[in-house]
Amino acid sequence: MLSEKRVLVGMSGGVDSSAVCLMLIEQGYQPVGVTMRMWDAPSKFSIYNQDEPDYIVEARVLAQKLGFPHHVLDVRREFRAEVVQDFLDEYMGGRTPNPCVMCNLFFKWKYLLEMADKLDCHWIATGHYAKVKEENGIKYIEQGVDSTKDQSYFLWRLGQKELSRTLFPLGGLSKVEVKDYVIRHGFREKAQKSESMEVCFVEKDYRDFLREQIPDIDHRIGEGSFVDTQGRRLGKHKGFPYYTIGQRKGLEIALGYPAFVIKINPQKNIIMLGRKEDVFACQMSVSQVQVANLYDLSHPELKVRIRYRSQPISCRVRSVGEHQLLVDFTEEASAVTPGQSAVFYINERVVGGGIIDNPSELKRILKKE
RNA sequence: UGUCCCAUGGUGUAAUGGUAGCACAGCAGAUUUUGGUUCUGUUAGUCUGGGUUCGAAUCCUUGUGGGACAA
Repeated sequence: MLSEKRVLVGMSGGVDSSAVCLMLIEQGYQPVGVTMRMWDAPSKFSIYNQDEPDYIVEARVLAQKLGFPHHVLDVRREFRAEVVQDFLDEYMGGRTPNPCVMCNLFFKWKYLLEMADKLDCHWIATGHYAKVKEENGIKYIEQGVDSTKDQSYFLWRLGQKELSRTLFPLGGLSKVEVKDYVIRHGFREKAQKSESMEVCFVEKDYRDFLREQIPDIDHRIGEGSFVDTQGRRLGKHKGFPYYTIGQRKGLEIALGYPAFVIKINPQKNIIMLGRKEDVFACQMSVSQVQVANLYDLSHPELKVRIRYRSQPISCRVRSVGEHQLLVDFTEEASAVTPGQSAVFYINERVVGGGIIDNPSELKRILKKE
């Protein structure tokens, strides 16, 4: 039996995970720190020839100060092979991935739970702005109180197994309160550090990252055509992986009105452009669906979020196969993007999610009906 | 070959003798735990030479380039 007092804390070295450690101690838990080394981005090393990224050093220093053990889990190879490879494959297939969604379940929680077992910790905790609530014996993710920081969208893939052992101590706090809390506990410099210490592999522009990781990408794909909604050629583009649905900036084409990417055809390397109103959709199909309680999907207040930090929109869903849903929007939905997560909410609560399909899949379903 | 028309930022256009403006594109910043969106700011132009005029994108003329018609 694992110790209910011991908590494995995923520490990124930043203000959020520091607050988590402080709070857990205050609440009587015994934290054990772990920092996952996933990707060595150059910007994470402030000193030349330093053998560990800054955030690991910072996490270890904090654990020392607070008097609990700290471990480093080097998963660089696995991260490259799973999360980064999936990211690249998705773009090469003309889709727009959510690496954070992939990373959370298939990566962070997987390794955190393994490690928690080894280190005799019943709980794992992270600095995500989200809550875990239980109803009728089912654990649900709920939005964090600070709606501007809410991260529930990225967490939809966590299942009962993960949630039953997860603590999100920051879910009831705002970013400002977290910073105040950390300052009150004598870590002013942590609170003042610039945002985004989170481990992330794309430094600036994901296009540069693609070129770096797939050196022959331009040879493999190359230039293609922009066309209008009638299929007339408008100009040329640099290759479909460099674009995403709803994109306006960087198209380098002057049509007299703002143009948006409305469709990507990776087979023909053709990108369709249109006006703002052409980006709206009324339906989508969603695969890899995961729902804790199927009844939730027929709730009248059901809404779906089709990208991070956008308003959830009202919808009706029906099941069209194993782990596949057809979603009808009852409100305006803009730039439905294949590869992005569709996360279903009832008010604050995440009741499920899935991955948005290519439009061809939607067509196939409609034809079959 | 002849006649006519056109030429303004990167693109499309406005300004009929009086401060060259708009849209799109570009760039920069803000925002941001994916990509995108959004907001703010900003660069940049009268095809060439000559003339008329206080003053020329605008009128006259030379050349260059493009288009239409005629043959």
